[in-house]
Amino acid sequence: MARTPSSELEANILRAAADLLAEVGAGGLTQRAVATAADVSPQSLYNRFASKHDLLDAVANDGFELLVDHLRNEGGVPLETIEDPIDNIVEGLGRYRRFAMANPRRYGVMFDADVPGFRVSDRTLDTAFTSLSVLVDAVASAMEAGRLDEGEPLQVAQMLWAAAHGALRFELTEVGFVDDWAAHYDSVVTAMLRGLGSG
Amino acid sequence: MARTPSSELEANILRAAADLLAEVGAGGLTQRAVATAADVSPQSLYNRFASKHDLLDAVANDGFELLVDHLRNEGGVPLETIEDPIDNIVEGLGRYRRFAMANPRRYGVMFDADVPGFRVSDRTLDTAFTSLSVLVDAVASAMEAGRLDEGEPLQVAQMLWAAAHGALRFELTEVGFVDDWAAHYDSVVTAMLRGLGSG
DNA sequence: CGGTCTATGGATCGTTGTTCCACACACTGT
DNA sequence: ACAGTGTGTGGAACAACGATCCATAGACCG
Repeated sequence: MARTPSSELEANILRAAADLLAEVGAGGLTQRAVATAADVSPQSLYNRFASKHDLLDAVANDGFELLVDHLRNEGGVPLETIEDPIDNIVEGLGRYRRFAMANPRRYGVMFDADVPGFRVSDRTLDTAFTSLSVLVDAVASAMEAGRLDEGEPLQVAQMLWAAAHGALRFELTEVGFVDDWAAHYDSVVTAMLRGLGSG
Repeated sequence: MARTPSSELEANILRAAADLLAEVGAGGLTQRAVATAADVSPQSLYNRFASKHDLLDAVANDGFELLVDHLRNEGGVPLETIEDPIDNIVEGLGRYRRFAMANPRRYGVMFDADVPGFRVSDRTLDTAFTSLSVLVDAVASAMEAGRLDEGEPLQVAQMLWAAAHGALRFELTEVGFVDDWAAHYDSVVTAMLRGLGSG
């Protein structure tokens, strides 16, 4: 058929891969299906991405960029708008959950090894760090305001990140014995913050 | 070659699958490799397990049974031996982490969707619940002793479970920005317990 | 010991990730 | 506008995978 302009090739592939991932999950995402959905030859995938893992990594990297944007500006409301430092952290973690629920399969590729042998590249890990840094800043502000116990903001943010991620994972895989997952998530966040010296 | 006695078939397959899983991970675990390692014909796998997912589910189920035993009796020390209710919870969660670190790939199959489309069966979820119930009991005891805020023990135990699991996941996949993972894990556990009313 | 059950081994199918190739179109500089 | 180079296309092909089918022969039970 008509040949796809080189300039659009990569973007088309990435968009198709992300769409397919959202539809059928990492399991149903095949190179042939991506190529068909992107209206591109299977070979073109390998001209742009060394392997399926490499493509998934690009999708994950895009996902972290989306996540950063979502954290900073969900619904057009900048996170800085929230004055109270603790509320700021709570809102940030709330945005984190809403992103996961809105993009469950993408989230799975970003954070879980949904595909055997797949692990995110160092470059993507850098992008992931950017998303964590939003939380690190909020934690640092809360510490400066005396609303959290003193500590290393990065370590404390990572603790909150871990707790939130654990709760989300169980919710996404429906493993666990919880009725109201949203309330459960809030409870975990609140308990962590109390344990870290808030209130 | 010599035919495997029927009575040993299933156990041989499960043992081989668990061994292979520990060695090469879920990605390298193929039906043919399991059959070879178990010294069994590929077809026999399908006589006993409907599919690869079914086999993985059995391995996961065995894993939860091992986990329950480990939680209750690590190193021959019954968990009840620890008198202080909070210490009891801390020790229980410590055992949880040591199990994960000793059996990282098995842990991955049990808790993470390491294989696309794989999810643990309801039967295995029941076994998982048994492992959680160890923590539920410890939480209930702590509440009765007035060492934790009042609440629904199952919900509170699930919160601790989620936080611990989140920390472990980042440690196992080496995603995160932490030097001392053991200390990080302890910090998460301690913060959660403080937030839940201990100390 | 005889009859049934079932493990074996081997072929086979469809799908997957990946590679190879000749061809044709798009892009570049002149 | 035009030739030359770069690169996307289409299709075949490979090895490995999960899964199924089959005849045979060995294990199991009364």
